Amino acid sequence: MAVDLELAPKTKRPAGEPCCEPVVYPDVEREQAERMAKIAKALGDPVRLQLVDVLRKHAGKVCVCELVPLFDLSQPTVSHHLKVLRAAGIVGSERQGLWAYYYVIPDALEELSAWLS
Amino acid sequence: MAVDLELAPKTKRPAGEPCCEPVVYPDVEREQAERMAKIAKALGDPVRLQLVDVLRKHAGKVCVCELVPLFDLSQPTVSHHLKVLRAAGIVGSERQGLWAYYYVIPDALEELSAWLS
DNA sequence: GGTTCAAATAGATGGCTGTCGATCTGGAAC
DNA sequence: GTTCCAGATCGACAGCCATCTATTTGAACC
Repeated sequence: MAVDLELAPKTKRPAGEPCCEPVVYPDVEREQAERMAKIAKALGDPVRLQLVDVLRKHAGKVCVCELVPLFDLSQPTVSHHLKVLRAAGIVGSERQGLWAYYYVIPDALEELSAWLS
Repeated sequence: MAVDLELAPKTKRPAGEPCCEPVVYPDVEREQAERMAKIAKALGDPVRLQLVDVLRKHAGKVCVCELVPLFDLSQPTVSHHLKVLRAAGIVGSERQGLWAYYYVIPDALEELSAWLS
């Protein structure tokens, strides 16, 4: 977790050839790394990744009752995965009467996508 | 895990308006989702994400002894994270004498990157 | 051989995660 | 009000994960 970036401590290297003199720094700082890792972690499950895929393909909102039968999982488990995605800021939800609809939050994946490119 | 795609079971809907008649399918199939989720999961830790960032910026190989002091973590912990990245196929390693060098495997992130775009 | 050093592995531990069945919530319709 | 249904939440449990210290491996040098 803790990433200590202030001048990487010199590994004392008395004699012999140094293994690698120029110390290297991450261009991506701690906070950005934590933001992107949070997104990546939420996508790090095949079910959640497919959920996001479905929601992205259907630019509008998709009813939970449509999502559940796509997987060989119980309704509470799918609900749990949707909650994880919502906590990561990837999707949003909206109740309409008896049903709940989920949708992808635009730009939620943009930072990670840009870094990967 | 198991994603059952053969004709999503009709949720019986006797009377009243249907919540959502056209059932929706993921365009990303199970195997692709599992491949990409595996990559995303490996990137789902800030330390690993920064490690990949450093390795990507330095197109050549980077010595482990340079990576360890970048983080406020023990050497075995950094070694563990590198092992996770290697198991995911994101990085490769190479020993040279006393030291070990890591490098990013080209195209390892490409599928996920393409899907995110 | 013996010493030294870089890196990997082993083992332990506390915390998180994916899954389930059971229950709760709250809107719709009667 | 009562009933019914969609969805969320709860509680439990097994498995995984990030981290540490201690140890092992293996290459280099004396």
